[in-house]
Amino acid sequence: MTGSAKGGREDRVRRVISVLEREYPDAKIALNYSNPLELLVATMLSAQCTDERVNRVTKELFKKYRTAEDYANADLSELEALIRPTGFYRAKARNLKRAAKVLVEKFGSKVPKRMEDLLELPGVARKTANIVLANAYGIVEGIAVDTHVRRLSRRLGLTKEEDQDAIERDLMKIVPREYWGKITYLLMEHGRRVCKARKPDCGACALRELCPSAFKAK
DNA sequence: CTCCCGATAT
DNA sequence: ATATCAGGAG
Repeated sequence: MTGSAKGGREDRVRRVISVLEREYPDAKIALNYSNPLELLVATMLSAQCTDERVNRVTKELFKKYRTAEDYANADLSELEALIRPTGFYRAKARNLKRAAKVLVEKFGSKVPKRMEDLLELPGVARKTANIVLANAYGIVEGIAVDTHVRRLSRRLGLTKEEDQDAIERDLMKIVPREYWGKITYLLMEHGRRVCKARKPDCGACALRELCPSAFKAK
């Protein structure tokens, strides 16, 4: 039955977590923020963009935009100019402004603490919502699946799914709940440093004994 | 599926 | 030249 296959993956994921915790004891969110709104904005900006570039942009952005009202009333071209280096700047600026409008009109200008409420914000899907809930409020409802989590989960044989939401469901079945928040950062760190998209460094990988893709991926 | 978008690695 | 980067919407 599927029980034994799942058991195998559950066991593998525990070993993966154990090794990665040793490799990256400080793995955690790298976006700079000082309140839930700033985290929401930073995470929305982080699509297809490194954390470093987001932090460069938000340093100035957060001086000028401090409340949901500030974003809701923003001049679009000015907002676009501020966030331009993060890419997709028109869509992101439009989403920020529209999302802020929803925050103001529907959620009392606060970042909601419920998944279903966060998902109503334009530009916010489960990945962003999971990041915000876990890191701003300590509410862990799921596992944030970004491009690194997706790639490593597949290479490590933790899932065969392609779709992010399906991968999240698979991971939620095999990852101990107390690691739902942290595993994203463990996999992200390893994905950035070693298990890179283009040229994974299998020779230097602490997981290669556990990894069905080791040395076969190039 | 395509589009959004600039920067960087290969 | 092309793939990829803390994705999401249409």
